[in-house]
Amino acid sequence: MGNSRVTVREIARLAGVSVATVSRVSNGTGQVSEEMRRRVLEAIEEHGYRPDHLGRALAAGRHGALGLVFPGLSGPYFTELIQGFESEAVPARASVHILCTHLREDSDDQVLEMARRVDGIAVIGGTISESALLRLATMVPVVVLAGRGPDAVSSVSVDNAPAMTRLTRHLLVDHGLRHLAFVGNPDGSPDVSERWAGFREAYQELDLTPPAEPVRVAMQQPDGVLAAERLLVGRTAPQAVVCANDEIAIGVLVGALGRGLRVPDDLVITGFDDAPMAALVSPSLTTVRQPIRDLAAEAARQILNAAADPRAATPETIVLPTEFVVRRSCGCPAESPTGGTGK
Amino acid sequence: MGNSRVTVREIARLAGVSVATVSRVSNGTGQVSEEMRRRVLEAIEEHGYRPDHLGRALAAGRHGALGLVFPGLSGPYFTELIQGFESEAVPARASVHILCTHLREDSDDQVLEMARRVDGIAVIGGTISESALLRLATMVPVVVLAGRGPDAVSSVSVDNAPAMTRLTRHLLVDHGLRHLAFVGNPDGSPDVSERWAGFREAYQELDLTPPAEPVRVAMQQPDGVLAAERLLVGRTAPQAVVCANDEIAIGVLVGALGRGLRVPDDLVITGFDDAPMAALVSPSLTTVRQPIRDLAAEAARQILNAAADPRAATPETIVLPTEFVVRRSCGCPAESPTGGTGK
DNA sequence: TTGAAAGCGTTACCAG
DNA sequence: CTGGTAACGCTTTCAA
Repeated sequence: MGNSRVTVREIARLAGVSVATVSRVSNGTGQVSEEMRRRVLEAIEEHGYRPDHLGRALAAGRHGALGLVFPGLSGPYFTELIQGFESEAVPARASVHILCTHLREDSDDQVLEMARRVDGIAVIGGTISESALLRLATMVPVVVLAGRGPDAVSSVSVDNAPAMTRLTRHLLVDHGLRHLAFVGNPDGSPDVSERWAGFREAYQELDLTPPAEPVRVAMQQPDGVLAAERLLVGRTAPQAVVCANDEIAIGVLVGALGRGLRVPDDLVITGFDDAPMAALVSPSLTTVRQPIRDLAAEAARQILNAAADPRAATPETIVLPTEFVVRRSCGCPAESPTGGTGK
Repeated sequence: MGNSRVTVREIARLAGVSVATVSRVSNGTGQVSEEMRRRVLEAIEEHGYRPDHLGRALAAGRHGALGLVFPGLSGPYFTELIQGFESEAVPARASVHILCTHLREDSDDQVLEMARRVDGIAVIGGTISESALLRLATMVPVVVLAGRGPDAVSSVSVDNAPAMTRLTRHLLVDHGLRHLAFVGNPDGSPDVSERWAGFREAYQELDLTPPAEPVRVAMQQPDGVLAAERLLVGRTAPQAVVCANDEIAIGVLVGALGRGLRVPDDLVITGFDDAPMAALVSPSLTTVRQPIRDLAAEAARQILNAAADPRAATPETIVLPTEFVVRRSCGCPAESPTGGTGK
């Protein structure tokens, strides 16, 4: 029950040495004679001593932990993000604290509170207010993940807009479609905002008029089903539904199939992310692959660097490339070799 | 960048009072004259002082944090679990640390390491070894979530076996099916193990011989698609597929539909959890609703209690009830009023 | 190579 | 009601 009560002092007494020596042995720092080291290790072993994290952190002035702030975690995207983040944090001996703001009223406060428990924080774009972000940056190294913050704050994101323009152009030009709908809430996150912009851009390049409004829903499968309900009633149904991510796309697919529509014959559907299910649904999903793990790993690296040497903190803005993945749901006959996202 | 450097001492000096008074004001403990309080609050406000978490935790001997250990997080089940856990932890002013072991080799060590940073830990059943669990219990209050540990360790779970027996009986008796397949890995988690046992129990109650082996896959949608591939080839396809959770079931559904099968006419499919998508797919999924949030909330409550008063620690074993939800995928004509899980 | 002692930032006890 | 001071567990100078 109670926390293990063995302290340095205790071990020092038992081994007949000073606390300084115990500290040196347990950390492997400094020079200790073989004889002393043996005695200390023996005592440590016997009593199962493990240095208390609080004392250590207090003395070192560091927490040995990194924070990761989500709006809420669900779906394969966040799973990947966490794994990528951990892939850098764990080797650096930093534990990862996850905070889900869940759109709570006090999310700004919660993040500020977290800032006092960690050495640096990655915030998913659109999760907290810009002012909170700036205050945060005065307390610990911060990087915006999948979005962009103020200039003073580092960020890591992908080339959402051009990728979505590329995909939309494929529908408009290669498939000759005209009536497309965009599903996703641009106000919900920078990612979606940029994808919506990229979607419109494709129309404008062709001197066509893009839809005035997106279908605003959240980013999970049920939201896609909801969007399908809204879109597929009456004679106003679009020819294609361009979704802000794969989860929504799968939801739309389920909704369309449930209404007896044939995809892609009656309705074209596209996604974004290239989640594991994208290749497994029928028809397989045309989408954009983004390097989610790399994104998070890069963010973790930046934070660790900044935390190690706060004075050398140079705000960086990194944009990672994506890859257009053509499959069946857009109407293409079969999976074709993938190409870059460039024009 | 660097952590904010305002300390109690600083504020005390600026306000012309002692550190004790500053502490009293910032914590609202003890009696402080209006005059002093004003002066202190002014200084705190002006310099943006926020008591350092480490110092506070060290002095209090508590971390103000709870740990949650997952095998890996993905899918709506874990999302709900986290929210339920937070719903109790946050009001108690405890932050939540999440650890995903990802089947790593050193997961036992990682959990032990976490034990030194939190006041209590909830471990999802089947995540770490029993011996690690026992060692853990000597360090902090521990509760097993969705599973059962040694008698000395508290646990919270649901009535998996009877619920699955009820569902299977429905297929066997009400629908007269005989050739059922179970999809899920009983070795992967206590939940699945119990569901597999409950599945077999239904056969035995009717003096029928249950399948000898389940289709062993993980718990996500792609795994369901994989299971469908294995099951739906050749003439050996079962009449019904009983899945360990809804995610698998949706995967199987996608796989079956993709092969041109009609559900439930050609193949019956059932799930477990009653995830949001269960009611939205076509056909809607017959499943078992489990109180995931309550489960996690109860675990958090137990840990908080035990942490508050370690001596009063009484290991509890709580089993929450579930609810059988009949929808379309089992072959029933329409959604019927739900009933309890009892016999 | 070793030990004594000074912090790290906070809270809480005990006199005044 | 207020201030001094001793913890809390650890690391790290600074002397010896």
